Order: sequence, then C-alpha cells, then structure tokens
Amino acid sequence: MIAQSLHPWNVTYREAVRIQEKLRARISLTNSARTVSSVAGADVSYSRGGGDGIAGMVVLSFPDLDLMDEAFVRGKISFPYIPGLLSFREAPLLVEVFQRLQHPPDVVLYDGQGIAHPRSFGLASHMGVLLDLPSVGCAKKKLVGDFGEVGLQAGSTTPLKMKGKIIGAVIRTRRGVKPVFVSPGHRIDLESSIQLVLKTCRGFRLPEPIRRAHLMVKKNRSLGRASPTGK
DNA sequence: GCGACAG
DNA sequence: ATCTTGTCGC
Repeated sequence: MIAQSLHPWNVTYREAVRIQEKLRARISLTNSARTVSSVAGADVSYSRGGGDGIAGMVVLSFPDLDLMDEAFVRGKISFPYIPGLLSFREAPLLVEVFQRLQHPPDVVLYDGQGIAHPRSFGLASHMGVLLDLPSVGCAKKKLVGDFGEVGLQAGSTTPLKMKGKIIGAVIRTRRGVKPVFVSPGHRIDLESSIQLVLKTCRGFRLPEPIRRAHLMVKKNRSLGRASPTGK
C-alpha cells in the first residue's frame, strides 16, 4: 500500500517541482534484480477533452515475452499535462493498476522518461520510487538532452547527454523508424535499460511490453465502460 | 524575448 | 495524448 500522505497528487506546479527535487534523492541506478523473469509495460490513454483516462499494465515473461498477467483501470485525470510533470498526471492511475496485478513483475517499462528529465525525475523514476520496483523509461520523443546521429540499423544507439553527462540513450529499435529515448528509472543502470529495451522488441518500434499495454488500454477504451474487476 | 516542450 | 482519410509499402 502506498502512503497517501507521502505522495500527494493535488498539488500546484511549484509543489510538484519541490516533490520531484526531494524524491530524486531516492533514486538508485544500480541493478537490484539478480535475474529478470518478467517484464511489464504500462500506458495511459485519455478520452477526448481529457476528463478521465484508462491506465493499463501487461506482464510478460522474459525473455520469451509470453503474457503472464494484465490489468487496467479507468479513472479521473485531474492534473493537466505539463512537460516535466507528467507523473503527476499519470502516476495516480498507474499505481492503482499496478496494485491490481496478480503477478508483480521484476521490472516495468514506462511510456515516458526516466532520469532524462529536467530534475532527473521523470515518470519512470517517480513510479519506480513509489513502487520501489525497478523501472525504465522508453519515450517516443525527447524531453531534454542532446544527441548525435543514430545509426540506421536496428539496434543502433547513441548517448543522450545533458550538461556533459550521459542521462540516457537514443535507440533505433527498428530500421526506418524514429528512434526511442531510453533512460533508467530506478534500481537499474543505463546499460541494462538499453539491453532490456532491445531484448523486448519484436519487430516494432516500441518494446513489446509497452506496445501490448498500449493496445490493451486502447481496446478497453473502445469497449466503453470499465470492467468491475478491471481485468 | 525566443525556442523547447515525455503523454 | 487526441482529433481524422486516404495512402504507400511489406
């Protein structure tokens, strides 16, 4: 159970930034999982206008990537989208959906940044700290940082830097597509983050866990109302 | 003041 | 993210 008092979501921009600056100290960039036998993917989709949304998570075996578990939850989205504060908009529902999983994963891939963030505390890092579970950020666009050309071949990577420090990697997960931006979230290092993303790709731009979560969430949205069990 | 700007 | 038709390519 997550202590509500330590993780308030109804906050102002200033308070949110303050929380990030405080929680960033809890991040660990050392691998904590001896072995990875399951990898989860998370995603959130919104309804038009943005009153509420649906968060979903799928757990796949690793390295086989067979479906082990999945869950989704529909709820209100109160915080607006502000670059740098995405977690205050999506984390509430993501924490809820995570708690509905029957089989917690060894690591979770999030559709957003890890430490490749203005205050080194993107969505993946925030979720990792809240759940105290290894996490990796895999975004479709960069939020911060500079990088050079990325090889055209699948698997090519180039470092993402900010103020001279390597904060992540830009990865071409597939030939002919735009690269993705990977950065460790919590309890994992950059090299392992990169390898995890590459090993979970199955011919698509996005790693399978995130891709499956995205499809699952979007499917349930079209089905209308939420399921009583959320599963 | 002018860009940049996860989902 | 979401709003949207057709279209190019494997």
